[in-house]
Amino acid sequence: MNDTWWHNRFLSAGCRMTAPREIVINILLKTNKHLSVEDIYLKALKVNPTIGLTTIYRTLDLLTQIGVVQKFDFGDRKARYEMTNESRDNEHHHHLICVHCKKIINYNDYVDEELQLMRKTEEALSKKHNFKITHHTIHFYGVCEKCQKFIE
Amino acid sequence: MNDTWWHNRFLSAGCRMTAPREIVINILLKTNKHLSVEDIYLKALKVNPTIGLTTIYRTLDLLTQIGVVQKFDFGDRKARYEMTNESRDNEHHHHLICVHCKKIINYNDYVDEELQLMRKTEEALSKKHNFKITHHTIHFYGVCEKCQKFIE
DNA sequence: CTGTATGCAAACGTTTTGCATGCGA
DNA sequence: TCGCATGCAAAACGTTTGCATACAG
Repeated sequence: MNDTWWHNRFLSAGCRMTAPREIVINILLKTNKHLSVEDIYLKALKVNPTIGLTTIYRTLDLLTQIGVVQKFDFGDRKARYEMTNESRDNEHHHHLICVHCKKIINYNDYVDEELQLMRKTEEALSKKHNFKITHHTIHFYGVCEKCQKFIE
Repeated sequence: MNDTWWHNRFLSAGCRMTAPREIVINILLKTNKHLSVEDIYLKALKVNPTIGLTTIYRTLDLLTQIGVVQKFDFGDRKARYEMTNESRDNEHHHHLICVHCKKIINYNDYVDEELQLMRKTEEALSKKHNFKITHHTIHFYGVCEKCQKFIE
């Protein structure tokens, strides 16, 4: 239990592995959805009813900073979190978002071609702007099947 | 003054062209930055000191809905706005974001290749998920030159 | 004239902060 | 033990809403 890749990141960041942090990580490991803080909080309460919302916020912040999770904002002014790719069956993917109902769909079409292009772009950008690039996101926005019926 | 492309969009959306709306559009036309609501509000106050913050919010919402501007959230929980591409010298581009200082850089390297891939992906996604896709974003996240000095 | 657009103030929901206590290493 | 981590309550922040007034078409 103490030899997971995220455990090691905690240690090298000088952070402690505590019960609330384990709970949050386990919640994120068990889903392939993009959970909001509230989602995570409610699930965490079922495991430990005394856990505080603030702790969830602070844990997610920490996890984001040490690269264990990725933070998203799909436009509904709620942060959403997802484990980074190196964990689980969670292969490289991007997002398709309905601007109307905010539904989010993961996709991984053309990832090979995409990764090739992204690597090339990444290299060019790193050089040109002296950035140390850590990750990228691709979002497609549109209107989903259901919502198309309701719009004009 | 009444024959701009955005003026026409206002009319066909059944909306009135008013002084505050012109002010907001002009502010966005004059910059190539990604302004927050507050940025826009402060600039608007210099033109018309009685303009209300609420009006800025409502105007930006409207402009987003009729496709005159694009709304972004780069992770600092502040909406940011940018004119859509058809205006100005503002060609197709994407964003490079420093996760530390939140600086945002536009880039347009490999846009041709990118657009080709995106069109292909878009088509595949439209078909597979029955989405009507309107636009896409690509964000690269990393640490900028200045901030690298401060991080370990 | 009619109804959309505005500005103010007050409400809202999410996230952050201060502080005393708890607990991991 | 020592200092990071926690939980609570309260504050902060960006944004939204209700309502009376102003103004475009």
